[in-house]
This record gives sequence, structure tokens and C-alpha cells, in this order.
Amino acid sequence: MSIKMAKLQKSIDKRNALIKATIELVNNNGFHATPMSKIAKMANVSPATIYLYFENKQDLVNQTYIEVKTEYTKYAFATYEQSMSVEAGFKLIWNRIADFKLKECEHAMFLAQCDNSPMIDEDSRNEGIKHLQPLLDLWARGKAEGIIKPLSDYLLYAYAINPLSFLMITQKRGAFKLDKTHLEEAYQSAWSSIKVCE
Amino acid sequence: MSIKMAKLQKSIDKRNALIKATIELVNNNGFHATPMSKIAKMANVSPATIYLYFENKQDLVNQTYIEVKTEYTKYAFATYEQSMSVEAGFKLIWNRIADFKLKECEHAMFLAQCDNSPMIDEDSRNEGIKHLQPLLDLWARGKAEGIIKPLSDYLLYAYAINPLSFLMITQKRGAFKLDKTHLEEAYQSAWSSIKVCE
Amino acid sequence: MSIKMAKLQKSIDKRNALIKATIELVNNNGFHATPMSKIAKMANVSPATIYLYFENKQDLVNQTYIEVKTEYTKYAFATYEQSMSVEAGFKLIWNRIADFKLKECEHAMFLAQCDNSPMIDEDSRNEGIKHLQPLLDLWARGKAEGIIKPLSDYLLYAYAINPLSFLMITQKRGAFKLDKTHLEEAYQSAWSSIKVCE
Amino acid sequence: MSIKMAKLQKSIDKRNALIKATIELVNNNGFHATPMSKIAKMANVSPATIYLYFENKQDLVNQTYIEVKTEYTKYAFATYEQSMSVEAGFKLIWNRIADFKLKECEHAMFLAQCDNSPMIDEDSRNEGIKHLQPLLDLWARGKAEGIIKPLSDYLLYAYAINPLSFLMITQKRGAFKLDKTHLEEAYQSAWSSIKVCE
DNA sequence: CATGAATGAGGATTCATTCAT
DNA sequence: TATGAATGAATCCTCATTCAT
Repeated sequence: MSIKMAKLQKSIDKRNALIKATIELVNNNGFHATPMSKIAKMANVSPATIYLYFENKQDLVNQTYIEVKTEYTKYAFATYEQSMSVEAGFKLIWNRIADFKLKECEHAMFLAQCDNSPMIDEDSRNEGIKHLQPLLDLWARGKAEGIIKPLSDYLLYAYAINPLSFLMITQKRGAFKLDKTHLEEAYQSAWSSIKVCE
Repeated sequence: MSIKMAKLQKSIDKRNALIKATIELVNNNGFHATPMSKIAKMANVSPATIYLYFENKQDLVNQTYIEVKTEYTKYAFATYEQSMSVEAGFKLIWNRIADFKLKECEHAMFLAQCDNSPMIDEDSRNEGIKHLQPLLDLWARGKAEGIIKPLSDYLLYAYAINPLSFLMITQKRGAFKLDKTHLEEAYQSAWSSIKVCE
Repeated sequence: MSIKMAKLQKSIDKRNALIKATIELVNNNGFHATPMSKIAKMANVSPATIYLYFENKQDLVNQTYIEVKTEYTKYAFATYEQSMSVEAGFKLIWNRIADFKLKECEHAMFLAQCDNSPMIDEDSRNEGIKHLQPLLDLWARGKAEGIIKPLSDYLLYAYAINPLSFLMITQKRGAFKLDKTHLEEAYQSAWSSIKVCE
Repeated sequence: MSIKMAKLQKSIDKRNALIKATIELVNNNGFHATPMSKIAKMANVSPATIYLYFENKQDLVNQTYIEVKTEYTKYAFATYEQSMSVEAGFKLIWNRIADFKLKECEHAMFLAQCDNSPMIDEDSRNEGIKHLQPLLDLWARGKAEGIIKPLSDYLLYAYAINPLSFLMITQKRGAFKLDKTHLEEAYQSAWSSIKVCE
């Protein structure tokens, strides 16, 4: 029994190593400039082994994307509770997202690249979006309560959340450094852009 | 004399056709999934001809990027004048940018993909940024006048301008349709996020 | 265990087939007029397989050169022993070299072409020269004993050995046939040109 | 009339420039690694112009070969007269050839490369050999007079003349420097190898 | 499950040659 | 005669994928 478990763990380890390698290499070189052989080497497996875990290269990035996206949203909502007030809930989620984008920078970069290129299947992309539901629910509540502007969720996302991606990428490129003050300011801008002005 | 002119024009036409083909194909398939041969075919030239106008594939995208970025900023500031008030100026520029992203959707998509992937040389990227200066100057003025929040330009851009890219991409993906009302709302959000609240 | 050996042997066979094909094709067409695809075909492997054994085309010829040069010198000195007299030793080596150039004509032709064109890396060329040491040692002894003219080794080689290359090439071109008498005469000329006349 | 002459001269100049460029480039890179476009550039003409003077690339090297070979033999026999004694005649010719190989090193290198690779048409090669006749005649006389060994002309050439090519190439590679003493010694070796020993 | 050798299809790039002027 | 832009055919090399073990 525990032998089986150990084997299973080893399998999971390999799969994880492959996903990790994919993220790092695609981040640095882009999807098509990342050969399967390099991914294999970085994950310390044979190229052929990849095909035991994934159907093909496209499947590998698709699954990587979904995995990272899931991790991202899980992190975003981990401490959120529906009982919170709209503003408090938003602030919490926003900060978790900011936190993720800064701490798990590699993963966030990977998502940004996927979201802005034809690299990912539409199906996988849609799959990834689903997990944002709690935020949409919060916004729905906010609109109902007259606290949040009655805008399309896309607009709200564009102004409240997406700018963080831009800032993260810009920071990664070395153009500037996001410090605590910036983050506080960024939050104010985000909140300003979606809250109803009295 | 006019013969020389005709030749020159034909050269320019070819170069433009190549740039156009590059934009369209890279938009749909990504950089590395776009073979030179396809670009050539779409531009109605031989593959070898590309190399008369561009050093190599990298140079082709780099130049395409710079060209499109230049077109973008030119369009953005075409009707702007320094004599305008900060708010009027910003509104004008913002609307021109929105206009560009919606009308020249293909070009805007191309820029978005370039800006979010390691596809473009850093040099070309920096080259492309320069042209934004008038907007930065406007913001400087706004900050001095106490009209615009005293934030880093990166933050201002992230909240005032970048969301348009997200909206444009989302619309392109068919998820939703940006109508006039949305645009008006978007502008309000943008302005809210950077203006100083009284 | 024997499975591993069989695999290893198959690898060696393939490498050898590639080297053989390279020699034949380069002999007939020259380096740059010999496509990798033809080499692959003649060696009964896929073009891509070449790159499992050699870094690139240049590396393939370099290695082929060194291999053939090594074979050549090994053959030349195989039966030579330092205990021999200078004249006997020289005669022996000279005949072995002549033998090689006539029997392994293809290989000798390949060396000649490499030695007279900018086809081979300088490093590989130098690597190939090393193996001639025993002949140089013999000459040193001959000079010390006053049997061989006190000339630069390059001069000795030019007159004692190099003419064989010319004769081999000429014969290969069909201009004339090197028979036993010719060889005996050639040896006399070689010896005459380097021995000290009493 | 003089206009025609001037035009003709310009044509000849161009042809010569092309031949010169071919020699230099082929020497440094080999035949197939020398693009027509580079030859054109070095000769300061358009690529298309080459085809006004030569049928194609092969024709260009063939003609270059014949031209250089002719120059070589012309130089070799320029001061030779049939009235000379065999030994004096040989010494003269040998020295002229040595002279050529050292002074017109580039040209001699070119010939060596052509002579040792499948770069030149057989026809052109044969064409080039013809011009050696005076030397062959001299040797015939020498044999009749019992001064020169009764060997095949190929053997005589291999030992009396060809070593100079080897020495020239070796010097060009920087391995050693051929000085006056070496030349005197080389001549002695050459003469030793073909003269009848009393 | 795991491998690494093997490959065929394809891609970037070059180049001898031509053609309109 | 002279050109330079244009090209199609090759060439080197890479890479996703498979297969025998």
C-alpha cells in the first residue's frame, strides 16, 4: 500500500516538475521557443516521459495554465468570507491578488502571457475564468447595495484588478519597483474607479 | 525621375504588405507559430524578398512593433494641444486611444501581445515607449496643478490607460461588446482613478 | 548487458557509416557541395540523426578528418620499431605510407583535399599533425647520425612524403597508373632527396 | 575609336576585378562558401554584371583557374631559352617557379586548392596542364642526355616541382618561414631527386 | 512507468541566377 | 553594357513525437 503511495507521489512529483519547468521556460522564451526537450531536461525526465503525463505540447501548456489559474484564484479567495462587507471583502481580495502577483511573480507572469497571446485553447481559457465567481458575486452584492458602480463585470475587472498585471510586468522588466506605498496608492485608484462616488 | 519614384513606391508597398501580413499572422498564431513563408505568401512576395527589407525574423517583428507603436501614439496625440486644460487634454487623449484600440483593433491586439511576451527585443520595446512623452507631460502638469494624484506615471498608466487594452482584448475574444455607454463609463472609471478627489 | 553492447555497437556502426559517407561524398563533390541530406541518405539514417553524433556539418568533417588522419598515421607506423636503422626505418614507413595512399585511396584523397583547402578548422588540423611524431623522431636520429640532410622537417616532408600525395591524386584522375616500378623509382627519388650524398 | 578603346579597357578592368576577387575569396573561404554576391561586391559591380562576362559560377572559376595557371607557366618560362644546358635550364625554371609561388602567393594558393579538389572542370584542368610543355621538353632532353633519371614526367614533377606547393602552403599557414637558405636546400633536394647519380 | 535513440516534417535563411529598366 | 531588385530552389538545422526496450 505505502509502496503504491510512494509511487503515486513520485508520479505527482514528476508532473509538478514538468509544470514548473514549463512555467519558467515559457516565461523566459515564449511558448514556441520552448522545446519539449528543454522542459524535459529541466524537469529531469526523458522527453518521452512528458507524453505519459500530457497528450502533447498544447495539452501541457493548457493544463499548466489551468493549474496556475486555479492556484491564483484559490489564493485570492482563501481568506475571504461572504459575511464580510463589500468594501472589506474587496479590499481583502484585492490585497490577496496583489500579494500573489508579487510573491508568485513567475506564475503571474505566465498567466499574463497566456492571457495576451493565442497560446492557450479557448476551452482552457474559459475553464480558467470560472474560478473568479466569488469576486463577481461580491460585485453583484456591491451593486445591489449601491456601493459599487453598476458596470459590466468586465469593466470592473479592467479597472479594479487588471492594472495589477500591468504593474507586475512593468516591475519584472525592471522599469520600476512596486513598494508598499505604491500598493496602497494602487488600491485607492482601484477602489476609486469602481466605487460609487457620493 | 518618376520611374525612380515608382520603384521607391513599389518598395514601400512591399514593405507595408509585409508588415501588414506580420501583424495579422502573429495576431492569430503568435510569433513563433508564424513561418516566414506564410508571411511572404500573404504579402505576395517570395520568402527571400523579406530579407531585402528586414535582417531576419526578429528584426521583422521588432520593426513591425515600432511602426505600430508609433502609429498608435501618433494617433493618440494627433489632435492634442498643450494649451488645453489638463482634464480636457486627458479626456481627448483617452478618447483617441480608445478610438484607436477599437478601430485599429488588429494593431492594438498586436501591441498587446508584444507587450506581454518576450517576443520583442528590449531595445525596440524602449524605443516604443518614448513616444508617450506628451501624456507624461500632461500628467506632470496635472500633478503640479493638484488635479491629478501625485502618483508614479506607471501607476497612472496602469489605471488610466491600460484597462482599455484589457477591454479591447476581451471584446475581440467575443466575450462582450464595448458600446458607447461602456466607453463613457470606462472613461469615468479612468478619470476617477487618477484625479484628485475633492 | 549484451543488450547494452548491441546498442552501443549499433551507435558505432551508424557513426562509422556517416563518416564513410562523408568521405565519399566530399571526395566527389567537395565539402560545400555535399548536403547533409545526401550524407544521411548514403548512411541510411535520417538527416536529424546526424546531429545525434555530430554537432553540425563542420564538426562532422572535422571529426572525419581527425579520424582518417589517425588511421593514416597508425597504418604508417604499425610495423615500425625504433630499433631499426634509419634507412630501414624510413624505407619501411615510406612504403607503408605509399601502401596506404594506394590501397586506401579514398581516404588519402580526402586528406589531400582537406589539407589543401580552408575546409577544416585549424584546431583539427593541428590535432591531425601530432601523430607524425615518430617520423620526425626518425629524422632527428638520421640527422644526428649524419645520414639524413640537416634540413627542416617541413622540407624533408615536402620531398620525402608529400610527392606521394601528388602521385596518388594524379593516378586517381586517370592520367597515369602507378605500378610497382614507379613506386620503386619514387622511393629512390624520395631517399635521394633527403639522404646525405657521400 | 579611342572611346571604343576606353570602353574595352573598362570591360577588361571589370573582368580582371572579378577574377581577382574570385581568387581572394575562394582562397579564404573555398569555392562553395564564396557567394557570387560577395565576388560582385569586392569587384565593385552588380551581381548581374558577372553574367555579362561569365556564363555562371562554374565558368567563372574555370576561367580564373586557366588564367592563373597560364600566368604561372608564363612566369616560369619567361627567361628560359632552349639553348640552355639541361641543368641550367632546370635550375632557372625551378627558381622562377619558386619565385612565383612565394611572390604571387595568393595565386599559387588558388592553384593548389583547385588542383586538390573537385572544384574545377576536368576540361579546364587539362587545359591548364598543357602550358607545362617546355618543362617536359627539357626533361626529355635531360633524359636523352643521361642527366635526368628516365622517369615518368609525373614522377619528375612530383619530386622536382610539387614540393614547392607544399612548402608554400605550409608557410602560408604560418607553420614555418621559407628563407633563402631553405630555398637553396629545397633546390638541392629537388635536383637530387631527379638527376642521375654518377 | 520510464527511457533515449531515432525521425520526418518543417522553418529560417542563403544564393545563383534572371529580368525589367 | 550595367544594374539591383526579386526569386525559387536548396540547405542546415530543430523539434514534437514515437518506439523498441
